[in-house]
Amino acid sequence: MDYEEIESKWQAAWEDEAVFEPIPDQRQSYMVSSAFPYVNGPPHMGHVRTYGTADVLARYKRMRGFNVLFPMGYHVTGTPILAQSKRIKNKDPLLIKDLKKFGISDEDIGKMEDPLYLASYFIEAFRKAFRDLGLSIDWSRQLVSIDPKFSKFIEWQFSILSENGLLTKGKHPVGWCPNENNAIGMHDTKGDIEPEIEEMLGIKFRAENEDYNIVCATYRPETLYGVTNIFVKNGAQYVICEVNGERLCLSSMAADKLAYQTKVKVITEIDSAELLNKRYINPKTGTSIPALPGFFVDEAFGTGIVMSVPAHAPFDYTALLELKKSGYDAASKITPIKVIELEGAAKGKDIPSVAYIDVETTAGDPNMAAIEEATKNQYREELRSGTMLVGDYKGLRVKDARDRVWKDLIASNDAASIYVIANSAICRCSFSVVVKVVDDQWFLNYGDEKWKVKAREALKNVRILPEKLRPTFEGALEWINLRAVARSQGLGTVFPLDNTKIIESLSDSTIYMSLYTIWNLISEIESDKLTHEFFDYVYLGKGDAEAVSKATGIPYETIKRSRESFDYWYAFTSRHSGAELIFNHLIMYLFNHAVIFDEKYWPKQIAINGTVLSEGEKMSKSLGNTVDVKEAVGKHGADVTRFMVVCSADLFGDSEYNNDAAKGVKERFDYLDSIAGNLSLYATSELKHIDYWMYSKLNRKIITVTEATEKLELRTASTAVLYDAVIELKRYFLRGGNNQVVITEYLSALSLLLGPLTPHFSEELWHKTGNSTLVAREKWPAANQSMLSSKIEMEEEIIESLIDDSKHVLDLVRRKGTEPKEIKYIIASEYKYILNNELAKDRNVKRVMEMIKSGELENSYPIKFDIQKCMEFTSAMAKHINTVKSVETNPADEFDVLNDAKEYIGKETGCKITVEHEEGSGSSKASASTALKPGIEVI
RNA sequence: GCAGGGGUGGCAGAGUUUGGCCAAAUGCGACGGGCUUAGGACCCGUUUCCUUUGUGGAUGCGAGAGUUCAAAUCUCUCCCCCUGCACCA
Repeated sequence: MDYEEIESKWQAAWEDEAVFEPIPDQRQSYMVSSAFPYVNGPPHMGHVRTYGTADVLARYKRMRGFNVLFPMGYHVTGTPILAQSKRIKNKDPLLIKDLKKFGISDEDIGKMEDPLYLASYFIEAFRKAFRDLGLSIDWSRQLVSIDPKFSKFIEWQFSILSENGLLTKGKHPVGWCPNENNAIGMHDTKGDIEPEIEEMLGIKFRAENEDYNIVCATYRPETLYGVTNIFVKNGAQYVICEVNGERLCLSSMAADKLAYQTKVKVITEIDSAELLNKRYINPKTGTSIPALPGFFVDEAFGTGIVMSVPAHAPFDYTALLELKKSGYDAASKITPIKVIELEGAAKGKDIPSVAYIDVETTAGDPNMAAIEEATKNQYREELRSGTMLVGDYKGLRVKDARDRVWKDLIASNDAASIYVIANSAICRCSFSVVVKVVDDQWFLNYGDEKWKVKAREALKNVRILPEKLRPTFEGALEWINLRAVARSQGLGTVFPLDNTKIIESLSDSTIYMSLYTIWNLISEIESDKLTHEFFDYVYLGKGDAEAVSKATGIPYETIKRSRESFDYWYAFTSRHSGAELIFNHLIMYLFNHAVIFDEKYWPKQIAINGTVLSEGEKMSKSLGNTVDVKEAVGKHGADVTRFMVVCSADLFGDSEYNNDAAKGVKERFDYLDSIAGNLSLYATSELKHIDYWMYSKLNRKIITVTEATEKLELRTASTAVLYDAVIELKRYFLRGGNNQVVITEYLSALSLLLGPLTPHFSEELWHKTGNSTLVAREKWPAANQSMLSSKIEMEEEIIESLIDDSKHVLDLVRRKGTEPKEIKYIIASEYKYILNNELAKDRNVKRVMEMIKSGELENSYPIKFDIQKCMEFTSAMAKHINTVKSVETNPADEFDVLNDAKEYIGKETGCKITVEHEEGSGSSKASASTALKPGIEVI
């Protein structure tokens, strides 16, 4: 098969008939949308997964009789596109190499210094790739998130949010580059690392006889009761500065960083030596403690000063050992103070930290990694199972004590929050990222209780696929609180409440899907005519069309149709994305719909798909195993690519894309195609057993595939529709099936079932089996219940298992040196079937035995029973009572089936086959027969 | 740490809601055989161990304990892995 030819043929056919550009009609609407891609690079397999899954649903629902709209747009707002252009301008060799790999010319790369050119270039790349994949997208509604009309819409959205009191202003810590002086996100750091902001507590220790406090940064204020001394970095520069009217001492580097979080005025520099000469007062216990040099202290982290808790911190303990060893007198006088008791390794130990470190090695030559590990373990265990032994929080679990000490110390002004970057992210300009506390940050208040109530309602109403992710959504819904909504840079819509800011790019894409419903209608309208009145009318039904037309200058007809179009398409929406968007986009999507739209238009379904693996590995640039969509489609064709990426796993599982698997899929297509191409080889005749079996399998398949597709369990669907189909066809032919009508009907139905998954191949198969319409417009097949027969299927299974067993026996006979010629099958007597089914009812051997003895059995069935034989059989069955199952066949059925299959079994076993009933058989194997398992005698 | 999802045979991955037709679908891989000049194509068989004129037994689904006539499936405890944790698309 020439896939390229087939694909372009059918793509052209769909386009000619504008199959995917729907307009509202009498049918029930069904709108499918996927998160629009961010176009700072070419499409990748993740996009294929999400859009491909949405396409399967769109095509399926279309076949189910819905009027389906599947639109798409492009996300351009935010900073990544700007960052990308900037990297090109700076001739970033890595990026340029990547771009070249995708076949982008030097000239185009040069032009990409212009962010808008870069965006438009990749928009085209997406459009082409998605078209080549045969996605049933309505291209007449493409929107771009920096279109002025889009901005008008976003302004309207924010006016509503503002009217509802959901925008608030406040302080907020952000990652910040001290060099470039702006906020830093993942896309702005080396290696695309998200700067990880952590909150520490800076505890103040009064320096004796001085007017300042030193500040120790800690994650564990509850250990304040166990502090024995202070550690400073020998030789580091410290400063005394004024913060909020207080004099505080910390390292010079820490002071610089703190200046981004609060007002810091350096008064004077102070040497570490001087700090080491003083004593300090523990704010909680009032104890006076010395300062010592700590080898592990990092002057750039926290405050550059550490409170030492040797009993509970391996670093502190090790440092003291080190000092003792080098004859440091003050260190020898220190005794660790235990403040937490815990279960496990350290239970009952005077110095718990000893349980976590290997004193011999750590004390000999401090092994930072080992101590780090010990610290992690001790912190974890103490948090989990520790109990406070001393102080105001005695008896409390460490977890609870920590929260309370934290709050108490802040309340009594003995401590304050300090933010740190925990993962030492570096800006692309190679400056370390710091934490800046911004005080004029606008937030969307997702913590607003009235809003949450509505969002909960919206979540209750929406169907989540897969349903097991609902708890994740519920968690996300309760967790989301303040979300910064305006940023100082990036592309996008100007923030209405502060026009020096841009609306953050996830916040401007929460309800944009509703814009698709009217985008084609307003294409000719100038953006400034799109006033709040217009959107109020279209989306909220406020006001009347005539007045809006007068006020805006937009034609009455356009306004009216926009309202109708929105009302029609938004009646049912299905939203698709990867799991990574649950905690931001999808949850914001729910919140925004809940507060802006009438309940009627709330989301009806959300589907979350997994990722795509290559040879079992996650695709990533650093591994160099990413697959270019263009290349994949060129190599394997659209259908195979779609099939692999979209169907090789159920919805939320990770699918696997690799050449071997692609080959397997292609071979099966070819197999189906070759049968469809040779239909004339088969004649039409009366239906045989195997024909009925084929029909039963087909109708069962229709049920399976329908159920699975409804839930987007596409692996299940694809297995049934491709892999199982090939197995069934092969079996059909092997069993002597050759009926043209049956084969044609089977393949025809199969091509319809393949329609959503592999649309081009499906059309091809559909036409080869004698149809002239488009699958894309066809009706989904309905299962014919009357053709389902578990009995016939069971009978086929008997043949298969009988052949298996026979081969086993033949093998054993041959091993003994005789060459078998004939196999005799002895079908069990009817009483065995009856007893089998009686036993299967409740697996109660005693009851059945009673039936036999009391004669009840005789009364219930119209045949004679030999009590002795019945008892023997029943007790034999009792041995594996757990596996007895009821059977639908009877001896006459099995006799016919085996006789009918004689030729086939003979071919498989290489023996002459005879079949007889147990009655009057005389064979030594007759008594071994049971229902579904005839006796086997090899002669 | 918090929240969520998981741990099944060489691998991938069903099965868990509704306990028993589960030594566990299906696919891949490996091995043996057939077909062939040859084969990555196709067909047959094997792929936990034992037993063997078959439809039998033992062990077994992260670890341990429990409920039950019966557990991959239910309960409890523990261990481990993955994802997200915010202004960033």
